[in-house]
Amino acid sequence: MNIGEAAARSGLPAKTIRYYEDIGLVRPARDGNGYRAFVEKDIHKLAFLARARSLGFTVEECRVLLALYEDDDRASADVKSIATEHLDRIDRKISELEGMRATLSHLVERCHGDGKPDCPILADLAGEEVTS
Amino acid sequence: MNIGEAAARSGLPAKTIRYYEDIGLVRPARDGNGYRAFVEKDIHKLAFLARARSLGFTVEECRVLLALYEDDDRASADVKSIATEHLDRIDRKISELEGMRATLSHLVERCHGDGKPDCPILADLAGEEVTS
DNA sequence: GCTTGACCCTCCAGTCACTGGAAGCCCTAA
DNA sequence: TTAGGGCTTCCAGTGACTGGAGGGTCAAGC
Repeated sequence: MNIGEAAARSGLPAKTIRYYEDIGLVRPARDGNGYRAFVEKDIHKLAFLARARSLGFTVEECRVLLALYEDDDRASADVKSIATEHLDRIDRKISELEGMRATLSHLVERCHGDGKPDCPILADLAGEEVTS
Repeated sequence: MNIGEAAARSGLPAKTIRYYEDIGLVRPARDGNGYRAFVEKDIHKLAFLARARSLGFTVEECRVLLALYEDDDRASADVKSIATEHLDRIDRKISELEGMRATLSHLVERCHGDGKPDCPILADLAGEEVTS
């Protein structure tokens, strides 16, 4: 199976698959003509990676998760600890974004958005106190 | 005023200030010895940038916001439209993260996290259906 | 006058996870 | 035989810094 079909079946762009090979996440065989030759197991790995990435794991975490997946003697505690850490990271990011949203939406509400220069958004950025 | 004090007063690392000069966001004067010489207005600009960045605006948006701030004939509508777009971006990002969090926390709850290999998190990543 | 240490300078490389593009080979169908 | 599409490698760029090397400058203390 060539890279085009592997891309279609795994949901990853061909470029990304090549990149994953570069960094050693997958090692597809090669045909006589130099083309990558993917087998079912490769597709399975790629789909695993696609799913893990879509859940926000870093590629290094994906590397570890994949290794655990392929290790029949793994401890689920190792998987859970990676996922829990990532969950914390997500929570922190959400809090940060919600803080931004609170401030910004407050300012946007107060901005007339007309042709005049008066603007509470700029006033806030400039460090001026915006009352109410 | 040297870059060290400018950093302390604006809340930005010296490295970041040099970078902002590189990309043309600020243009501090120079002393005879080649040291950057910051004046109050520079500090004000840097603080503006620090605040805008902390609210998640990209540096290119910061560039535009700063230009609007310095333009007495600006229309607040221009500022508001940038802020509104950014707000939408934040909302999309939060939704994305909340989707990840929902899936992940569901999986983490179901993982025993013990010494055995059985793991619903890996099962999900591998595309197996995880019931309940 | 000299040393020490804290500051400042520039330039280059690395981060993360791709993505775009150039230059060129391979395969199939008309 | 030609045209096209797909495949290959390699290099460069993204955003917003950050770290580090190698070297100049300044003020204080001896």
